[in-house]
Amino acid sequence: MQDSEDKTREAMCGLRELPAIRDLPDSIRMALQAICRRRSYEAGQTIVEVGSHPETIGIVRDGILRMQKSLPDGRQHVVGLLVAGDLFGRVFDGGMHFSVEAATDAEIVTFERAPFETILLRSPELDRLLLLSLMSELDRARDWMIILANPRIRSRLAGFLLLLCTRFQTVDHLITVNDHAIRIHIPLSRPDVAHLLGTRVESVSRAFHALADDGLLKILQPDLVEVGQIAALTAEAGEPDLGDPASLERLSRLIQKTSD
Amino acid sequence: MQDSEDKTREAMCGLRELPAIRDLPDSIRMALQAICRRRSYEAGQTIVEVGSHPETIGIVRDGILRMQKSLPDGRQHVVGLLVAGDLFGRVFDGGMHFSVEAATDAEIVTFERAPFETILLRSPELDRLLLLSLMSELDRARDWMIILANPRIRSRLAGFLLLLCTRFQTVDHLITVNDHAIRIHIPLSRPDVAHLLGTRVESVSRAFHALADDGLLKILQPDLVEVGQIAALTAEAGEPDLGDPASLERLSRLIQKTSD
DNA sequence: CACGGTCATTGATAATTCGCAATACTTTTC
DNA sequence: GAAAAGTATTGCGAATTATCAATGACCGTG
Repeated sequence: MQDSEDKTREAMCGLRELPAIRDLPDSIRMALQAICRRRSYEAGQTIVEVGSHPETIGIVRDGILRMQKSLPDGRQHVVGLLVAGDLFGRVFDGGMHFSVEAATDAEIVTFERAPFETILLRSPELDRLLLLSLMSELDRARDWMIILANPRIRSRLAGFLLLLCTRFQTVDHLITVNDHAIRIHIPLSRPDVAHLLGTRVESVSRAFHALADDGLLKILQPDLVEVGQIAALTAEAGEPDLGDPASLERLSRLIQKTSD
Repeated sequence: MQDSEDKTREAMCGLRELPAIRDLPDSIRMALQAICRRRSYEAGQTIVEVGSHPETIGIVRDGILRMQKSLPDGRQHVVGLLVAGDLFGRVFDGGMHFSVEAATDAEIVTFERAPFETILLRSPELDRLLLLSLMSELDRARDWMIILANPRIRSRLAGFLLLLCTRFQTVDHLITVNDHAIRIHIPLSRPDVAHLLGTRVESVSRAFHALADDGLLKILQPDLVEVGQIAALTAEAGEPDLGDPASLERLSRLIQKTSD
């Protein structure tokens, strides 16, 4: 009976399919499997409240989550996005400083905190995974800082698009390479983008169209843009090593390849 | 002989005096002691190059370090500050995305990377320390994002000062409470502050004096300001939970106390 | 103590962005 | 399929900031 229950959990949570978890040793993955639980959320639902003391650690299975902070005037400020394979939640620590919401319909896998920490202490691999995850989040947050420090909105927007490219190039439906160009799906509403970039929707709109007028991109839909030359965007952003430079070069080569 | 060498290292590195290390079990602290090395840097010296693959993990003993990114035009962009007890460097991972320089004369303790990682795998406590350190850095980086997303420079400057308050209230010579007010020493040059806030020195200067004109602070020296009411700054910053709200309240109470 | 250098401030103008209002576009609803 | 609601874009005057230039304050040097 235990066996079949395990199989159910395996099928439900699908830990094997999660990029972050897949490469862990079998023993650790089995231990995680025993405490995992799969949950579904609809776009807009809150997953973790700010200030709460969540008793679960989560991994995104599918869809996009956004981390955000509530401002006194009721607005929300996005401070990061989570996609498949990303970890969130707190270990060994107090409350969350930010809330987590589903940006799209999303599937996540959660682990109870206490047993997760126990497994963590036993498993150098899982531990290492957590550390690497945190360090890469930290790098991204600092890239954000540099983007936001740019006084021109056009440049901030260009930097934002570049960050999306490097961050989501392995995520389906967000970045697709076709017809000599990269198509970027922007998983945020205009108000969210505006808050993220520290401006208003009107200015975001103007910035998009300014970039389009200069031939840097085409606006296929409000949340879908097509970039022909990554290099032109990096020039506009003014920061050559936004995100991972190697990733950008790979993307550029992909554009070349499809145009052959 | 081994004993005396250990004592020399103990005296040199002074691991017992480091807030982060102090509370580790003796056995771990001893292991770290065996691979530690103390180094001194003068203000302005580079400690870690960007893109390099540093073979050491470091802890700040004394002084202030700044993490920064070099821009193509030769300017530097500050993405964070490190003070006594803060960890820096990479474990289990590739090159640094940012360089580290001494903002003031500084003393740091370094550990060779490989043995550090070995100790890390053996010590849940050290591991936990690293995780907590990374998570708190991440929170700070996100606080920075929110500060930088504010379109008004005055508000960004107010947020910056608040962040200094919550971050450095335990650091001598940076935050002192005297005469009904808090004095904040700003450990960055005006150009650095300007880059950090995403503007220019002229605008920073104007913002400082605008806040001073409104009675929110007094400019004692270019890098030393006195804040009477923290609450007024938080109102100007527009973000009530910048940094740790509890820390701010504690500071406010300290002001009250000295004025009794 | 004068000198040169760096840094902070101030002034004035140009460029950008804000903020509100109005219009177009898209999606939902009946 | 039409009306309604929500979202995106555009226009324009006001406010903010960038940018260049000049002045003043501070520091180390000769």
